[in-house]
Amino acid sequence: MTDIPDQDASNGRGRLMQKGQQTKSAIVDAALGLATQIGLEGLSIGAVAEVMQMSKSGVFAHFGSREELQISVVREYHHRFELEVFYPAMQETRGLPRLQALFANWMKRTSAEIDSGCLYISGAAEFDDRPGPVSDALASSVKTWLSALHRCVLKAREAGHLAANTDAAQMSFELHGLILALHYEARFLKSDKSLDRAQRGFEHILLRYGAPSNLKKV
Amino acid sequence: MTDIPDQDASNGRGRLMQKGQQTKSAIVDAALGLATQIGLEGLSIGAVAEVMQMSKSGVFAHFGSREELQISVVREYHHRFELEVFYPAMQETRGLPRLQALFANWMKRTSAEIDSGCLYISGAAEFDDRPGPVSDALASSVKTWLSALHRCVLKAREAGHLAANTDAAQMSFELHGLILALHYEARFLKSDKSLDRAQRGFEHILLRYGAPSNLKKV
DNA sequence: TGCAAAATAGCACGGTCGTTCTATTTTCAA
DNA sequence: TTGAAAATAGAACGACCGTGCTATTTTGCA
Repeated sequence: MTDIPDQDASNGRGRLMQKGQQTKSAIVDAALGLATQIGLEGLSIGAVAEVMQMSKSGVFAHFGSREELQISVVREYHHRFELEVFYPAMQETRGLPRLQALFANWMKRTSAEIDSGCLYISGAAEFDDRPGPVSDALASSVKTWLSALHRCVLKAREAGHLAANTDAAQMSFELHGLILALHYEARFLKSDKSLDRAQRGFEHILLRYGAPSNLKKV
Repeated sequence: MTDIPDQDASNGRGRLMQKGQQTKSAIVDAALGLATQIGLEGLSIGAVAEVMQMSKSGVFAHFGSREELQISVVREYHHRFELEVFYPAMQETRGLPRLQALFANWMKRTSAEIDSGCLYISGAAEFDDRPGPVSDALASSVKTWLSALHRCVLKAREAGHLAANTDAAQMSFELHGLILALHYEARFLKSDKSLDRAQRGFEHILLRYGAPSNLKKV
């Protein structure tokens, strides 16, 4: 009868949510957790329903299709990626410190951390031959992030922290490669040295592109 | 390389195969084609049967389980990878030329080529959270290849083509990253510049590890 | 050529999938 | 408090899945 109303009816961005939105948000959370384990393509409404202790149709009604659920998961991942990788690095002063923070956060997000792999990496492998709305949403998120990285490299060059002739796109490509190798060798090959190698690879790249040798150690 | 026994002793050269073995070989071919498109996990016996114009049970009887079919596909991919990447590079003289050939063949095999992605990459993403015989077979193949690469780097260092203090494992990690970035950005993001960037990244890495500046252009 | 053995087909089972439809419960504002 | 709207459950559907079983066809050797 006199239940205390749920005080935590927020989606983390401050706004109050109705019951339905709360549930939908919780479903997306659960679905994201599943997707990072079994993949976006392996994500099934039945599995999500079981985790949520709801009926399949109850889950389904929030999205109207599995595809829409997958897209919601991609959007949620994008949001968390921004929160954990991008925004904190923006606190650092522009130029090399910010680039270092960006890469450090990226590594942290990517490496095993016991659970949950990177959706941008596993999703790319699943959808590189499967065009459609989900692939589009994924590619759009990834491109947003990669171009943010690219801009950060440009700023570091403008600030004089990198050689004036630095090819920002090339450098971004090489940074991306380090992260992908970290993910691959840590998660699939269970190598515990990957994080250290990615960090050293980062330092190598900085040196090649003319960063000052007195790097701030992270 | 090759630590996986060749069990169809008459696959390509000379010897005749019985009908059953021929069919099995053709099935694995078709399955490999499907797996590089839709993934190892998405591979279904029904789909293979349709491509082969056979009944599901006809296909099934050759393997006894879906898992065994998947493992056969992994082995076949391993075999082709050796044939296209490893063996040809062994013709080059030991040291830097061989390492360059190895990487060039690897890039060729990895890049889009219109169809068929890399099973070692897509498979890793699919199975990094799914232990079992298929994951084991995949990891075993990948490790065989990566350790062959590692040995090649060591030989190049011994031959004096790389700096004496070269960390071969670190260098291999960075090379792996370039290939992964190539695969990611070419296949998923449809970037046509990836192959060039991987090549330039390779040259950067060689320079950093003390290769002579008069590199043989590939 | 005959005949055992191998290869293949056909069918059925239980399971999961996404989705649709309808009925029921819960929410929230007037 | 009430009533319309939103949220959820439940059952059913057709499709596909891997797998087992039993015929039937094909193969390759004696």
